Amino acid sequence: MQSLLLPAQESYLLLRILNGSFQALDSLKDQISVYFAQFFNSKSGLDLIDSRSISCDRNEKKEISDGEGEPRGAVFNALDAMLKGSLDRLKTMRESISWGHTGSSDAILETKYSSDITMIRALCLEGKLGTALWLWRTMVQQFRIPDVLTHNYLLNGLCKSGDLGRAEWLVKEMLRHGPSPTCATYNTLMSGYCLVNKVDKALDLFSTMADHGIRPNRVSCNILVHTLCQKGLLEDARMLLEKILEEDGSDGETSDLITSTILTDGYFKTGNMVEALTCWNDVFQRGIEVDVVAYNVMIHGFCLTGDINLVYKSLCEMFKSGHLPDIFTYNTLISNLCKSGKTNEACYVFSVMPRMGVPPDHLTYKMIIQGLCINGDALRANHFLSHMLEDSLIPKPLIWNVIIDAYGKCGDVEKAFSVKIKCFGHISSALQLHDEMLRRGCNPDIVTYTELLKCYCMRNKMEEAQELFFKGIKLLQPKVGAVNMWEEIIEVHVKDGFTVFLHIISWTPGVLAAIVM
DNA sequence: CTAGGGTTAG
Repeated sequence: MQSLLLPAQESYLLLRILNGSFQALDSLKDQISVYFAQFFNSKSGLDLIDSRSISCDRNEKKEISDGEGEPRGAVFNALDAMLKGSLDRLKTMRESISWGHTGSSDAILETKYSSDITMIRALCLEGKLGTALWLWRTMVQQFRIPDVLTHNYLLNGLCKSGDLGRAEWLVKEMLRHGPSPTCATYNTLMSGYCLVNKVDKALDLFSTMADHGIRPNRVSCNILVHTLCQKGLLEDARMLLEKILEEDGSDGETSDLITSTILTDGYFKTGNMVEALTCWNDVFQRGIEVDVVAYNVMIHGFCLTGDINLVYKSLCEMFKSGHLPDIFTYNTLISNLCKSGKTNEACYVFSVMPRMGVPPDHLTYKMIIQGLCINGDALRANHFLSHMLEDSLIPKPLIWNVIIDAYGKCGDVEKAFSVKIKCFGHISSALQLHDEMLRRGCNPDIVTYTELLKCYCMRNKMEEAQELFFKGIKLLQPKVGAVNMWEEIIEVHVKDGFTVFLHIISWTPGVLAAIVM
């Protein structure tokens, strides 16, 4: 409880600041400087600058070191740190006071500890690493060291966000001050390396783990095998696996469904169906129980090889073994049906999903709408769009673009005058879609405008095209992509393209820059 | 969901 008490002078200053009793900014500055000098000279027990403290923001850290040559900067940096520290302590104090009457202080500290580590873990899962690290630092400064699990959550968050620099730093911190890294810690860092394509570093870590007294496990192995498979290095993956298993000795743990799934998937994706099936049969021969993911890999594999009968056969086997299809299964199936032009079957499968307790997701809609549009069925695609909106799923620009494009393409196929009139109607539908996008807070992107321009250009409606072009430029805040729109006009209508070019020349420098790029 | 496998692709 001692650390909760505020030194008298500090609290006095703090109170005065909070009460706003300083009359002028200058006097504030002076008092701060004086206080700051006293603070440093007296070397009071405040743990403002802890050796373990890290900066959540790198610039912040840089400022502090830059400030050495500039006393005023240093003063304010230190003041920031001081105020923050004081506020933190006040918060802690207030919390403990409000709980003080209900239980013993040990119980309070324990509750606080577990609520803090729960908070860190939740923040990491939400990807709020800055806040998570801040809370971590706060705890460390109060000598309340989070457990390994929490450290691993932090590490995982850093790795998933691609911040390998801080991930490495965190592991070093753990080695220096504890808690000691576990196998999961090293595995997390390994998969982080793989994520940013530093496979050599991952391999390096794999072979040096033992130096820290941690033996790589099955997960470590799978991480590497998976990465090698992703790169198409199937043979290397297989060799590595064999080598590891050899060194490991036969502790009966040679069969791992996940390893087999990774390899099967890898073989299917590189077009080696024979090896894929060998892998799969191997699993069955060993009597390993197969799970939904493994079935999905098989179903996807047969989709790739075009064996629709084997796809359905696998589905039947899946049902027979008591596994129900999940969202991946349905999406794989729908994707395949759409690609082979069987949109009716795809729509049927779609209708089955909610009844089987698996509601369609963004991907399902995307594939079915795209499939219908490729088939020229803009009307039905639009129907699914409404369905999607009813499901409270906000379509990404791509979906809108695909439908706009489908409307535009109608004119390409049918040339009769009467149909042309109908297509003009579709142009207005396209514009309606565009307006609906804006209304729903979905920003049209460069492709949206390019598609709309195509609609106009195909029908020689160059004035509208130009108008839309400028509208798009304005809304998009010119990017490199603007060149696409520009090219679209030129390509379709060379002569008028020159007129547009003249218009652009007289446009703002920002637009010009975009065009020149 | 402390770490490892599966669905798309303007």
